[in-house]
Order: sequence, then structure tokens, then C-alpha cells
Amino acid sequence: MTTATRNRWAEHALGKLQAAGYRRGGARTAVVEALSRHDCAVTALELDDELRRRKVGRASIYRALEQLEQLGLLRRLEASRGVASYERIEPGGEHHHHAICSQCGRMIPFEDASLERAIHAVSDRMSFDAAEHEVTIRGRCDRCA
Amino acid sequence: MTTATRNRWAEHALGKLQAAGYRRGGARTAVVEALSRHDCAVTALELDDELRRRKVGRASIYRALEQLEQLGLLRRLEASRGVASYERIEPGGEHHHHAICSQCGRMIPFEDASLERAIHAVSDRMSFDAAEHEVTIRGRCDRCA
DNA sequence: ATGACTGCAAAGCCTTTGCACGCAA
DNA sequence: TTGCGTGCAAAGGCTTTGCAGTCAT
Repeated sequence: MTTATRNRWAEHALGKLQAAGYRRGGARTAVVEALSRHDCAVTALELDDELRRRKVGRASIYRALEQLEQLGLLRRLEASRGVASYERIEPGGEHHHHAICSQCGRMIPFEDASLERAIHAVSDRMSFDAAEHEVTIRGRCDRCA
Repeated sequence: MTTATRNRWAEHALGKLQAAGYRRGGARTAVVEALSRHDCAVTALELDDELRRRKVGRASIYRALEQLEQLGLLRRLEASRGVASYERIEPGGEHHHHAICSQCGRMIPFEDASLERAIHAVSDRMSFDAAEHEVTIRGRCDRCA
């Protein structure tokens, strides 16, 4: 993941927000910038920590996350029990999935072409208009084994 | 999914609970029975509806679900936003995944052998001790398209 | 000037915990 | 008899909503 990729997402996101009729508010822009600094899933509360000093309210963070998700710019995941986390959706389609250690909570990203192929084949076969998909593997990581 | 399969799970679950040192309480048994009647994910609140007339408290349902999950008898999923749902883990290993319609919320189960193979290959390659995995496809179902 | 955007505080909702009573072993 | 199991009610924790002031357009 390069800096160029992150900026590409941020520009893409800001453009799409504008196209959707949203104004360029300070809080929302701060959320987009914060998200562009993360390469894996972040929770709303983690973003709140990062943005508190910039005087961004928690409610604005949740509102921005919801809008970004609606526009297909963010993927919402359940990281730990009952906590949502968010991850950029790259305009190019590149993405990864997660292996989560049940013991230490570590989240290990991975990608696999044949897994992607299998998923696409399934959605085609079901005549389901798939927009997103997520794969989560749970178990014990090598450090905890 | 046959009645025999459901009963197999219930017996398997009750046996494993006993082996883990749990007593055969009425509420827990009621939860196991209720779960054995569902072939796809159910939420705790749905179970609560079903078990209210049997005078089972909501807290007992949540407690039973957590114990069953710990023992590897149940898989916890996030169905709708912020709501957990639970699904039996069959002793035989057979299982399905879900396509969820973002518009109507319908949950369509599916299974695919090559998808399973790809997932196993990935976890082997990562030296991650995978106990469970879940695949969720999100988009628009054929009825809503 | 108009109405979207924002922060703060309050409310919501699912889930967990505390506690005293009841029941399994 | 012992202490796990249970129901009820209260507390928790993340997320959403209401509202009045502020800012983008």
C-alpha cells in the first residue's frame, strides 16, 4: 500500500461526496484524511481518539462513516465483539481479508486470487448482484499457538 | 438439513456441555432445543421471543449462547448492523455461508467446495491455526434487483 | 441568506453484570 | 447440602438522534 494509493482514495472519496451533494465540511474531511492513513480496519472510537485534538465530535465521525459506507467508499466489518470497524474500499478493486486471532485479537490481512475467483463464481451462480464480500478466518495466530 | 441432523447437534451440544462441567439447567437446554430448530442464523432477541412463554430469561439466553460459542458449538455472526446472530456448528463440519441483501435484509445461504478449498489453502499458507471462517457476500438479491 | 454541517449532550439499543432465589447433583 | 443456574432489574458500551450555533455555498 503506497502513499499514492491512499491519496487516490482520499481524492476519490472527496470527489464522490461532492458529487453526491455533500458540502465540504471540516469534520467529514478530517475523517477522510484519518481513514486514508490506515491500511487496515479502524474502529470509530480509534478515529475519535485521533481526531479529538482536532476538535471533531464523535457524532460527526459516526455520521461521516455512515455516509462513506453508503457511497461504497468504506467497508464495515465487525472486528471485536460488538464493535464496528471500517476499511477503505479502493476504486481499483484491490482488497484484502482478515485472519483474526481469538486469543490476542490480532488482525492479520491476507489476499488470495483463487479465493476471489471462487467468490465471484458463487455470486454469479446465485444470480446475486454482489457489491461487496468479506472473508474472516478465526483461530489462533502463530504467536499464540 | 434433516431432523436427524438437528437432533445430532442437540445431543452433541448437550453432551459437550456436560463434559465441560455444566449442569443440565432448564434455560440452557431450552436454548439448545430452540437452536436445533433453526437452520440459519438467529439473533438472541429472536430466541428470546420464542422462549419467553417458556419463562426463560433473556440473560440466560445470552449466557447460554456465549457458553455454546466458547465450546465451538455455535458460530457468531453479525447479521444486521450491530446485531449478533448465531448458527449451529455441525460436528460433521458441514456448513454454509451467506449472501445478504442490503435492501431487504434477506439472508441467502450457499455452500461451495472450491471456496472452502481456497480458504483452507490460505490458512495453511499463513500458518494460522484456523478454527472457523465465514464468508459474507453483500449486494442486491434477485428479488430486489 | 439559506440550509447543510457540526459539537455536545441525551437517548437508544443490544448485551452484560449483580444479586437473591431455586434447582441439579 | 453445596454452589451452579436462573430470572429480574440495573448497568455498560457503542452508536444514533435532538438541538442550537456555525459555516459552506
